[in-house]
Amino acid sequence: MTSSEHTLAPMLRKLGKWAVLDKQDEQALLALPHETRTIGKGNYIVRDGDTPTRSCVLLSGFAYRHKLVGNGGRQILSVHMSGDVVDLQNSLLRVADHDVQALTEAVVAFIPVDAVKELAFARPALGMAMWYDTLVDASVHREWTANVGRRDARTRMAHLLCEFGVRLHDAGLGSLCSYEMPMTQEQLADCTGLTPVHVNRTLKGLDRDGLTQRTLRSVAIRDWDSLAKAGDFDTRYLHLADKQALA
Amino acid sequence: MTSSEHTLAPMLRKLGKWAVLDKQDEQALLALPHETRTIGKGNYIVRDGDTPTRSCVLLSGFAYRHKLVGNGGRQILSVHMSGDVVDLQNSLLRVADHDVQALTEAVVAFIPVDAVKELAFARPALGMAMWYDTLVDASVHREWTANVGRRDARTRMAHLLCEFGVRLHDAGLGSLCSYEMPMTQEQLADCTGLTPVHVNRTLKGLDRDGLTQRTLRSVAIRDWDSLAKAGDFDTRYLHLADKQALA
DNA sequence: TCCAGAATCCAACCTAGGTCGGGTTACGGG
DNA sequence: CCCGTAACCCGACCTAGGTTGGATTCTGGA
Repeated sequence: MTSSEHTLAPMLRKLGKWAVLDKQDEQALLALPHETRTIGKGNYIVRDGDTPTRSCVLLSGFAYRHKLVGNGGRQILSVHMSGDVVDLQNSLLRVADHDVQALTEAVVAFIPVDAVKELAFARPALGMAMWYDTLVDASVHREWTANVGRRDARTRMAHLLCEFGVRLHDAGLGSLCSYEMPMTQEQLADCTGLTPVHVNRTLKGLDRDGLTQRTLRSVAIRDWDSLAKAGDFDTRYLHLADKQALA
Repeated sequence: MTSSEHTLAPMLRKLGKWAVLDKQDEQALLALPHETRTIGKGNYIVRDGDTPTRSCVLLSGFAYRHKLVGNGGRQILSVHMSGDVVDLQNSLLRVADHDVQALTEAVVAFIPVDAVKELAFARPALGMAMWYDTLVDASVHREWTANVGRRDARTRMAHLLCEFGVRLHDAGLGSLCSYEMPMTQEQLADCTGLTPVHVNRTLKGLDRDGLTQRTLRSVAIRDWDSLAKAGDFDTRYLHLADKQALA
């Protein structure tokens, strides 16, 4: 079995973006004990308050993380796609501080968290790549905080559409300016801190102004530069470029 | 020199919360090469876009991290106090994605990031503690995203006041219900995604209703339970309780 | 094929919080 | 001790986005 056919290949692909991995690193990663499972659309992978003993890698499909607040509102914190190590956060912190839910039907691999820790310190390049992965995740959280805290509705939506384009493209799941996005307007509202009806108004506005062209679940960005400008979007926070070797 | 008198003692205190450290871990941590500097109130420690080669530990005083958005707005992302490793994020990610600024005059220790990485993998308990520290940081980001995205002004402010109480108390810098907080209302506005005038209205409201009693820079919480309820506040996201040994 | 439920879309109206233009108080430096 | 600046505070008014109550279109089973 070559590495590209291996179950955990998407994880290797992802971590390989963050650090230079040698053959032994690759083999060690792919040799991690794991169990794959298919999670139905809308089902929970981790619940707030759980104490998961396994980390979870998304092999196909989409998932998202969210929090519920006291008044019944929900804030989506991030959206994940193939290769994302969706739950190093909750499993390493021991007690989950948010929910993780399948957005579409998804195939995930569960890896015992102890095996993950052991590997991280046995093979520093892999450990650094995993640490780095959680740091980038935090960087995205920061951008989202700024997005919901300090940008108006149109800017927020445009920003989100740009982020999806870049990340899907980077993960090899679509082109920058044309992709399938399996989210309802209600879910987009929970990403941006808006209401579903205002998301609708805002999306219509972007379409009307020729920045985007949506059909039901697909987005075509007609003018990337204008949309990026309207969304105050700069890819820097995704840290896509800066791979590093361990010192 | 005993460890409690050592320059880096606040960092040891903080990391010791996250993992069980033995004597050798402690000595190795305190032996990290570093240079201390005093940063004047309002001065920048790291700027968005920099490529810092040193990480930074806050030894005394306060600092905060923030992002500027296109329309001139500013979103404060977190507030830091003695012992906080303020900038593992930016230095490990190589190119900073946000600013770090001194809130008061502050004494910081700069540690070469290569030395930090080397130590993290040479001594797994310390490495895990540092990783954990960055994960808790991300958890706070998530809570703040939910705070600005899905809670109303009064709830946001109450939540923030509760967080400060708990964290200052935990850091040994004040009691849960009575502390000095060196932030202006403008800065509180940038934490909560509100305007300064609405922060003023909201704080007045909490005072009027007997939940808090403020003088200029000090906060007394008159009724913790009510304030925590009003702020939809649960300490869980701070992960204060769950120390762990490395497997 | 048809039907039920979910998602989208729409217009009229409302309100939390923003904006504007002040006045007042605290405080560090000379 | 005084003065200039920064922070706090206040009321009148405005608007981005929320709320309500629909009509319409998709979609996946039976």
